[in-house]
Amino acid sequence: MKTTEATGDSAQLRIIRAAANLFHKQGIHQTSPDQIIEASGTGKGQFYHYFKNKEGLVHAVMQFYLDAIESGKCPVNFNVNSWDELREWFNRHVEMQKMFEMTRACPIGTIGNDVTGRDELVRQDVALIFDVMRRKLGSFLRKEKAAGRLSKEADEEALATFCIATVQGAMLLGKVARTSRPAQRVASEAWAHVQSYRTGS
Amino acid sequence: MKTTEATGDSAQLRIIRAAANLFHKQGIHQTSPDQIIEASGTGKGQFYHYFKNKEGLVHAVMQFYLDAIESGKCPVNFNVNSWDELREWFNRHVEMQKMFEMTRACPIGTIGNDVTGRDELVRQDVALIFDVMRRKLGSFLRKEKAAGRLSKEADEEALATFCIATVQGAMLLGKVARTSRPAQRVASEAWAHVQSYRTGS
Amino acid sequence: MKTTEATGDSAQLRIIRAAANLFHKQGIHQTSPDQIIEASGTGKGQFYHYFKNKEGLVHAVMQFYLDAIESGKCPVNFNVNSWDELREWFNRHVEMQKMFEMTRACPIGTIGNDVTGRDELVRQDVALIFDVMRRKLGSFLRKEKAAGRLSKEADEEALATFCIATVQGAMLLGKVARTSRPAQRVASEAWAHVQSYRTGS
Amino acid sequence: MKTTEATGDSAQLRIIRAAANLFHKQGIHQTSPDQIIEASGTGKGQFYHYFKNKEGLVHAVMQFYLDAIESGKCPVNFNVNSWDELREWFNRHVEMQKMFEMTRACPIGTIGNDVTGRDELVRQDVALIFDVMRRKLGSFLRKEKAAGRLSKEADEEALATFCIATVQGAMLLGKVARTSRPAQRVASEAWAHVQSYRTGS
DNA sequence: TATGAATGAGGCTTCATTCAT
DNA sequence: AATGAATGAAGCCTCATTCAT
Repeated sequence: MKTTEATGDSAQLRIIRAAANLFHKQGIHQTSPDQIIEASGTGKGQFYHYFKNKEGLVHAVMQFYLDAIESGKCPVNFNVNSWDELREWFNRHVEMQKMFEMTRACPIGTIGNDVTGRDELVRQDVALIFDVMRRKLGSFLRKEKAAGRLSKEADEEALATFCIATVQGAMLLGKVARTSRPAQRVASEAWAHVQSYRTGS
Repeated sequence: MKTTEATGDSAQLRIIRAAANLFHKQGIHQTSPDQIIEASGTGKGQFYHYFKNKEGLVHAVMQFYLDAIESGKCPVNFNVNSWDELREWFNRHVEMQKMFEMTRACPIGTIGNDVTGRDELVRQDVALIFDVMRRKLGSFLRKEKAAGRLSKEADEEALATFCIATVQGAMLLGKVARTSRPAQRVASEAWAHVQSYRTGS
Repeated sequence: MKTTEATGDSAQLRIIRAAANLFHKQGIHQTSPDQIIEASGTGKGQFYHYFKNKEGLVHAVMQFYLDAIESGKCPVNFNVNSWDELREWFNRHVEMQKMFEMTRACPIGTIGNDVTGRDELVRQDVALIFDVMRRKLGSFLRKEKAAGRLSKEADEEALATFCIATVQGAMLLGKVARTSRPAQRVASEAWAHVQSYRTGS
Repeated sequence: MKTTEATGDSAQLRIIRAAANLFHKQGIHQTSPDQIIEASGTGKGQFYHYFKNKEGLVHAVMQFYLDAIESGKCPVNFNVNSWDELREWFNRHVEMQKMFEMTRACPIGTIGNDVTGRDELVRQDVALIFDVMRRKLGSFLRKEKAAGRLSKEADEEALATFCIATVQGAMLLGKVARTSRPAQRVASEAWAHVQSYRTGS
């Protein structure tokens, strides 16, 4: 039954989307090829035709996320260009979690948490994505610093990492508690902290 | 083969400890009863003699953690009574992660991340533990506020949640990147933020 | 929890009674020692102290039934001495089944059905019980024949077997259909058939 | 090892046939998927590819029997159209039991007896099959009554149930005693009883 | 592209029994 | 007479993957 995914797309893309959704919901190790096959409305052969194995599919999903982040096609926009957009960046995380009725955390964080010693390739994919995220936020902060709107004392890299870590942690707490309060409160404190480095105006 | 756990303890405790260690390392769903049985040096029968099923063991492990946190027997001391101890609380998380060569995040967060719609009981256990953590940190902040050493503007509950979320997120980033820098930077920023609410002297 | 069986009896007897009840309800192979132990309110050791193994307990249960049948202590009285008592013998089977809300057939038949090539000893026990039943009914019929109240054409042995077979089959049908109609109808037909051999008055 | 079943058939059919044979021999609860897999010369995956679970296979086996009975492909012909065929119907049961050297009873009865409170679906399957059997025999008797060859006093439904119950009970006794005498004697008495309602000619 | 039959390793759990106290 | 810890084989089922068409 093709329930989750729209038809019309290529089988490959349907598989990637179904997988991304299931990985987000249950993590990679609790999602079987069979589930993905059913949710994508394809067959066994398709799966192993397009992807070497499950790990290969995970990699494809990570590329999918990476592309979405790089290009700004993703629900949470990482191409931050103003303080308002940074504020928005925090808010969208909270909203995303609400959309799933507080049953999910961040898709990347969920996969990252699932990583063990046996998933070296996946670990690198996740590390790369977090790196790109950090670079995107860092790049904004660097520009602000150069423009004299961010204190010289501020460490842009550290602040960017801080922003990512807070939303990751906040969404994890929210998922576990099934409430949006942690995400809201944490986003608010984190925002306040970043703001504290703003200068001039 | 009794490889991981010391003998001399009761089989029940050996199972709990072996499970806690494996859950921390690989998450609950990637850890099989067989692995726990082998690591604990017991037999299949023992496992199901002491625990109703795997979920029952997970619950026992959570109780084990809860008890450790409540009583202060845990490597990270949650019974914070001074600002120095709060700083120490942040540091210990980083140190803990270093001890495992940056291959693990927080044990509670790892289990929390693993939770899906099918693990309702476990979710509640994790939620409870995070709640206890929050209350412990919050209780310190409340006392400081009452003593006039924390700004009236500060929201103790939000700050406590913020602290927990940041270390969770930081450890996730560290585990994925296999480096301690994110944890250190994030802890440092989080600490600075909390500090910013201190008053008096 | 001692739920099913009364205390005050010896552990041995409590085990036999709990086992008899569970075997009747679920058959021997679907009843585990653990279930019997729990239902009897005893411990593992008691079980293997009083009985060599599960087969030994089954044998004890069969002896228990045999004794009940021989002595007339059993709900269905096999010591038939009059045509009224034979009629009653049929009726009690139907009533017994109703008592269990049509969820069970005859305890002996249930165990007999469970027998496979691996349960030779149990098979012999069941065969013996059916033999005793047959002898008891046959003995009444023989007396009636001698007294000229049963046709010379009648084969007492065959009729006795016929009576037992019909109630066995009837109870099976009733258990499967969850209704008492088959048992009533079959008993009625069987009774009519036996009656047809009556002579004189 | 492909020992029991012929190859050449589809795996699904081989599994059903192997299962039917083992269920007849040992009952459903004493037959493991592994045994069926081995006897059918298939693999574990095949088993769960074709059947949701063991209960699903039992259902398929029951459908197989139902179909055989409905269509008359079964060793015992239920499509009785004459008194000779009814007599033959009794005889074939006895012969069937002899074929298995008195080690088995009726396959349907064996499964029916195995049913407990946990096997509701199977119970319904068995009930349905007995119902079909009853309807088939009843339909013949009804026709005979309409044609004036069966006494108006006769209750066709009750007689049909009676026939089925007697052979079920008789085969159970025969299996337990490892002799064909009960089946022969009971069939003979049951036949005599049914005959007693015949009229005209 | 696409389908789904086939494989066998491994996951979670129950079973029947024995042993030490 | 009684307790319950300990053992390992086996039961039912899912998983990731390959193969034949």
